[in-house]
Amino acid sequence: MITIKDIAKEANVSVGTVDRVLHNRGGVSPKTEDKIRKILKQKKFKINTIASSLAMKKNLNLATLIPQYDGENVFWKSPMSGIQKGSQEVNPYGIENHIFTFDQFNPQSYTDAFKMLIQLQPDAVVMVPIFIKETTEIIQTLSHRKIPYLFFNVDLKGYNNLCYIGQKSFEAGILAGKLTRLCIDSEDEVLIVLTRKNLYDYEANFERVKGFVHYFKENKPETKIHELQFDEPSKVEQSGERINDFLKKHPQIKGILVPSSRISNVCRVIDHDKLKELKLVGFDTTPQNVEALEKGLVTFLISQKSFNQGYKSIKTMANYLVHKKIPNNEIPTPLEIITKENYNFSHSEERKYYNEN
Amino acid sequence: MITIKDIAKEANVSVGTVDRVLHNRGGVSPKTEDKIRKILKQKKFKINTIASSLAMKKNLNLATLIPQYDGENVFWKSPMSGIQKGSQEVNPYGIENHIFTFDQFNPQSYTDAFKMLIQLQPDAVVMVPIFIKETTEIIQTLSHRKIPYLFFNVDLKGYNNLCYIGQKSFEAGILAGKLTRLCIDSEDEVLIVLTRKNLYDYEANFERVKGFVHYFKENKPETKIHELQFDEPSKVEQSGERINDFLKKHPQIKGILVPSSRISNVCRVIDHDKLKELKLVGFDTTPQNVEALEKGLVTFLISQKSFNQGYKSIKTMANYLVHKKIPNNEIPTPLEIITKENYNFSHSEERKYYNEN
DNA sequence: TCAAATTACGTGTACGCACACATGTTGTAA
DNA sequence: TTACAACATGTGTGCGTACACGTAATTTGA
Repeated sequence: MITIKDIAKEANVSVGTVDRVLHNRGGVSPKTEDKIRKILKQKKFKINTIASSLAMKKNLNLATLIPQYDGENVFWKSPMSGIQKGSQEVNPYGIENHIFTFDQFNPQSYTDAFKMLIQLQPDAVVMVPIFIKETTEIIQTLSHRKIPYLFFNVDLKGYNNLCYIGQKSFEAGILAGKLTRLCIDSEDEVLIVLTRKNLYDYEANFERVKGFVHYFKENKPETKIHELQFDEPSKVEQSGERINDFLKKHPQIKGILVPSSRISNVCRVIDHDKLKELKLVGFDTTPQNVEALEKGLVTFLISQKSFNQGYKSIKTMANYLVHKKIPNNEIPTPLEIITKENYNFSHSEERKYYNEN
Repeated sequence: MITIKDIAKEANVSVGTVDRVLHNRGGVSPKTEDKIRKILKQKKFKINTIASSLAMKKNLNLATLIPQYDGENVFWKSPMSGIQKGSQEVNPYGIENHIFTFDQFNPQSYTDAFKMLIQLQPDAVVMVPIFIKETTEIIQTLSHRKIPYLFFNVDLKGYNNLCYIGQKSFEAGILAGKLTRLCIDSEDEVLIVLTRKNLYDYEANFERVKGFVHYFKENKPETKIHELQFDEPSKVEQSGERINDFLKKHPQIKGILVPSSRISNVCRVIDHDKLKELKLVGFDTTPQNVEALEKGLVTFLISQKSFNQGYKSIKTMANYLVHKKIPNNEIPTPLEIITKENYNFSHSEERKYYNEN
């Protein structure tokens, strides 16, 4: 292992000069710089990241704004855990992450949480920008104070955020289309079930549907695509009748897409016998969805690896703060196809995290 | 951030004593130990991994034994890159990895490479145990010298290796079965094409086929499964005739499985018109396979993320050497389902590596 | 009772780098 | 010649830990 000291000795200069060259800090005569650069290249010097990190130890505050999760809305548990794992990892770099949560259905709680957050005077913010109007305000405050911020999971455009980390919804919809089409016969029809017009995921769901429809239009335009919409959230059970009626009326429907993360709710209400002849494609590996998958009720789940989204968000921001490494404006997370047969071999990072904590 | 020093001050002892407690090194009186432990817990002390790593800097040699890749056998490029990325990352910990390659079809080159390797006197070995007989010899040498070793990508049993990192082939075959079944109609038949009876991947291919057959037996026993085998490696082109004849003779064949990583070869030789009505499922995202996928010739590829396998192998071994962290005996890598629609969003780590290097 | 052995703890240094500060060197104008 | 920039380079310290070594305190044994 070749160190700065070795380089310095070889070049007959001090480590300080080598350091100046390494970081383009200036104040070095051209010929010494040349000499040092040559030796650096020749000896293939690489900065020891560990020692470097240790020496650069910052003392920064990070803040995260993310929806709470509970039994009803378990989706956010996964990104939260990713955030926590990321926080643990960047902690030794002198970065402390503070998590602020809010109710995903309550804009007020969103701004309230942000008020708490801003009092901390964070050096950067990682957030899920669920509410459009309120986000505008928040971003004003942040940019006024020159606090960098990145979005994850929810892709709100035009906010000049450092970057977006998450799934591309339209493409996810295309993939869902492909999978559905593969599962059904040539003359079959498909149904899209919109379970909930959430404030937050409306946009994403909409994009997914658009992608789905787009796929069929491009690849099999003759396929008939039906839509059913339920505006009342928790009444899905009572809406079972409506779905089942609809399916009876359209017996050629063989594929169902649920663009939200609530496909398990849908399969719960569909007649069991009918369910057997249907292929269901949904999103996200929530415990309920996975259960339905393993029972064979759901054929495909498309996972967005939300754990990784959280994790990556923290790491990306830390990298930006510590090493001034500017990320791509968009960091798409995988469109991971999950079936009963490969679920056990996915999400290993997340499982590992849960085992260790 | 709370440090060892803080703890020491609080407990009226020196940092050395705290360190002894932290690492159960002994030589501390019970009451001081108690006191220190209490303070540690109360202040939620966490070892700073960076400083720790720097202080623990080892000076170890790692050695990797892996097949070469070339234009013909590009498969091994990916794990090799993973190995290289891992090597870069563990380098600052004072671990130097040395890579030795061999010809995957030549057992002699395997043992020759190992002879070179062992001269280095490595402290640990990461290897792909392709040849059974020769591996037995190699392992004898290694265990005699008490050098720990792990296997990756090829799962040879009964060699007392530290662990195996790679795909579970039988399960991969099951998944392939599921995907194939979803794609074809109820009365269709399927064909398994064994392109090459490689020395090395024979076992893996065989397991995949077993899993595939098992899936149909369990879920759709009436499906007829044909097999075609080509023992001569590079003559696939000439064998095109044989495949096409076979397909003509069995027009009900609609799904094809190629358990090796050479599905692109198969689609090259099949009549173009016939190909359109077939669903092909194969393995590994080699450039050729990906090309076939993007042209729509192949429906599904199952990726084993071999880049990650290589990467993880190095990291796992380094973790074992530095922190004595004993890994699970088996670390299964994902069964990743790749289609034309989601390929762009997978293998991001690998792509990033190539971009940076 | 006293030296030797054992135990309990403190001290100092190394790890490799980043950065602030000190020191040196050259050139230029008064 | 002196004074003083302006630039070039050297020095020292801190980051948090691991570990070898040293030293004091206590115990043991004859």
